[in-house]
Amino acid sequence: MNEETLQQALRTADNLCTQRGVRFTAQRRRVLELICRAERPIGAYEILDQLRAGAKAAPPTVYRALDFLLEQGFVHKLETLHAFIGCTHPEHPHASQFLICSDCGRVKELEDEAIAGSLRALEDANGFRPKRPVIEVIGTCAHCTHRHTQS
Amino acid sequence: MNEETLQQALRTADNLCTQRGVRFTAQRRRVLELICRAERPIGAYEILDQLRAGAKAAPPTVYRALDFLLEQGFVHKLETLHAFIGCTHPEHPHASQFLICSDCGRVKELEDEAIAGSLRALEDANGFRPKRPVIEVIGTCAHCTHRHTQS
DNA sequence: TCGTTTTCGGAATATTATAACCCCTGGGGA
DNA sequence: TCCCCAGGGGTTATAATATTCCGAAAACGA
Ligand SMILES: [Zn+2]
Ligand SMILES: [Zn+2]
Ligand SMILES: [Zn+2]
Ligand SMILES: [Zn+2]
Repeated sequence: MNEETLQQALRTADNLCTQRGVRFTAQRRRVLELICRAERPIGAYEILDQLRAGAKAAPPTVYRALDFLLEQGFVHKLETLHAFIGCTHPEHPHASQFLICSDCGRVKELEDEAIAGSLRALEDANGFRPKRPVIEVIGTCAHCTHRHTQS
Repeated sequence: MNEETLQQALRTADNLCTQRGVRFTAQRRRVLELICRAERPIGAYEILDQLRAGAKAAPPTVYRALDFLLEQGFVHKLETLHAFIGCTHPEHPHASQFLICSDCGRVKELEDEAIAGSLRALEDANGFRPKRPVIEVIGTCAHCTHRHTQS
């Protein structure tokens, strides 16, 4: 994420917090910034290390900020990686799918209507009321596949 | 899982191991049995506690057996719960979806063709080669929903 | 039988996440 | 003004999950 995109993301978060009547504190802002600056999913303890470069910090500091950012939908947690990634469209709540490249570590967030639909059908057929869908596919991205066939 | 089903599952695992030329050791058998006996997903350290009732054991003992059982497809790992569950049809490799009730803890394993199809389409559109899909939906099962509306 | 590979025991350690306690600050009344 | 309260956050400790490493034992192949 380049500097401009980052600043835009932080402004968006700030505005959303104002709208929602919640506080976008310096701490929360800093953690969101670190997550967005990382080109890949970042773990809670990596965030902690970077926070510690500027001030004292302990795990609860990070996890409290993460809880907030997750609640507000500004970041997503990747369960298979125990890591966090900035959301690409935090304006509205949504269920997304993640394609995780185990080769380069990059992740693509998608909102596919077909998947959401089949999932709904599956849930309906089973009388299941979904709260939080987790769809993460681990594999190799187009870029890395191409790189392999070349070499 | 009742006693008969359990014995059947263990026999199936044993046969598959013979076919595949891998060893279904006492350790591995014991761990599979504990997972199958649990009516719900069971954590590695719960398995460890139960193993310790009969003999000495340490975390690597459990994790080694789990690695084997996962490789062979006899059990699945639920990433959102950090827990393990017996596979309902270990004969063939497959990608399944899990409906996880956060109320009663029960999990339903499904193999839905529509979801698998939309996921394939999504992957193809992105030039992504999948290795391991993780699809887990946390929510409330039909039974628990019903129980709530009654009370 | 011998040498190789796989499995296993066990200690230590790494990694991820939460609990509990206290203090501070800012805002809304009495 | 003072009191009180709720949210945010600092700090220590601990829980929960998972892996690394070393070496011995067992199984396997020839
Ligand atoms: Zn998103
Ligand atoms: Zn890649
Ligand atoms: Zn299965
Ligand atoms: Zn239920």
